[in-house]
Amino acid sequence: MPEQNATVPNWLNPVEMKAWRSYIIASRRLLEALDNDLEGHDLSMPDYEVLAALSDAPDRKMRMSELAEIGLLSRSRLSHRMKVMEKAGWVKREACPSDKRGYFAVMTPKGWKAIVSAAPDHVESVRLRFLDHLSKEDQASLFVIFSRMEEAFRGESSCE
Amino acid sequence: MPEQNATVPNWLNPVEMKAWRSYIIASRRLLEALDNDLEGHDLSMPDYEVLAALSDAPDRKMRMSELAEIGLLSRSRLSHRMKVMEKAGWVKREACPSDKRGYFAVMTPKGWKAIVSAAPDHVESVRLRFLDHLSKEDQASLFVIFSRMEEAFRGESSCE
DNA sequence: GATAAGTAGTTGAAGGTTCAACGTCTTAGC
DNA sequence: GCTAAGACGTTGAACCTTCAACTACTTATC
Repeated sequence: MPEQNATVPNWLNPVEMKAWRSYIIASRRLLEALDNDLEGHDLSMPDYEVLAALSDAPDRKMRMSELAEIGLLSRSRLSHRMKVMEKAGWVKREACPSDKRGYFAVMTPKGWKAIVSAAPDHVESVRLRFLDHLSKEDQASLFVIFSRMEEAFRGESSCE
Repeated sequence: MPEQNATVPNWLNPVEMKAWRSYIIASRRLLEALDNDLEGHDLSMPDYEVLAALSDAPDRKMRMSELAEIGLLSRSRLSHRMKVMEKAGWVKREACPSDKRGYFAVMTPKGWKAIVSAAPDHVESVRLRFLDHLSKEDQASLFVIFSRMEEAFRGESSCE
């Protein structure tokens, strides 16, 4: 974290500024658009991601804390969100026998139906809004860049 | 927006998946980190952007709607936010003489002091978290990619 | 110049997120 | 085995955002 830098500020030059502005604007619009595209399925992005993570897990169930980590959600947020999703009938909670503090989030058949119906559209939407703007080489270099960024954030806890 | 595609879904291949996942994760962490870095100045990203936009405007004032557009905020959100920022003493509102429906958001001296004190740290933070991971060529190609994306979103109203 | 349609901005309510505090259980150290 | 420290997950309150409705004004149309 930047603390007092006694030196004169190193303002962004035009190229840096353009890269930064275009990135920040497009990335917000992207998130917005993906969310909107999902609206037809009565899902928000966080809900979709929770369901997607569960659908890949063995028995379609997963410990709350693991789910929170994968979905980049705080424990508290997941907990609140689960209450809503449980009411919607997509998931339920199940006590963990081996650790009595813990719970599993378990996907219900209704949740499975919801994700199966939403997934093709969502993937299509990710293509349309994101991947289609990238050549094969772009994809590869974006991966390198953002993995590097992601790596740098590792250890900064966040989400809690 | 993806509607019924009668064909079999075109799932993401591994390269696409990696590009997408790394992007989505890093971009969220980036937003989080920038926000955290600003905390020391008692500012959130949206507040910072509002102040930054005002500080570039002639007389450091700007019509509410224009400010909303630049800051990618809905009118309603800006209105609510302004109430808070006004209470904090960073901005005030001023009736527009030529259009009696309208208002100007005007930056106060206190607001100016806040942005002047936060800006160097924020720029440093943008470098540290984003630009430093990019070579000159990366910056240029990111700009191309995200401008293209941004362009594609144009006309999708949103923020309203 | 009267009316209809549209724009600027605000509001309150509903819903979502964060934050700190808590109860419960597990683990490590002695 | 007792105790202290830590981890799991939830909760309520505060805060923030969204949404639809609204007032006030402007613009276009006839």
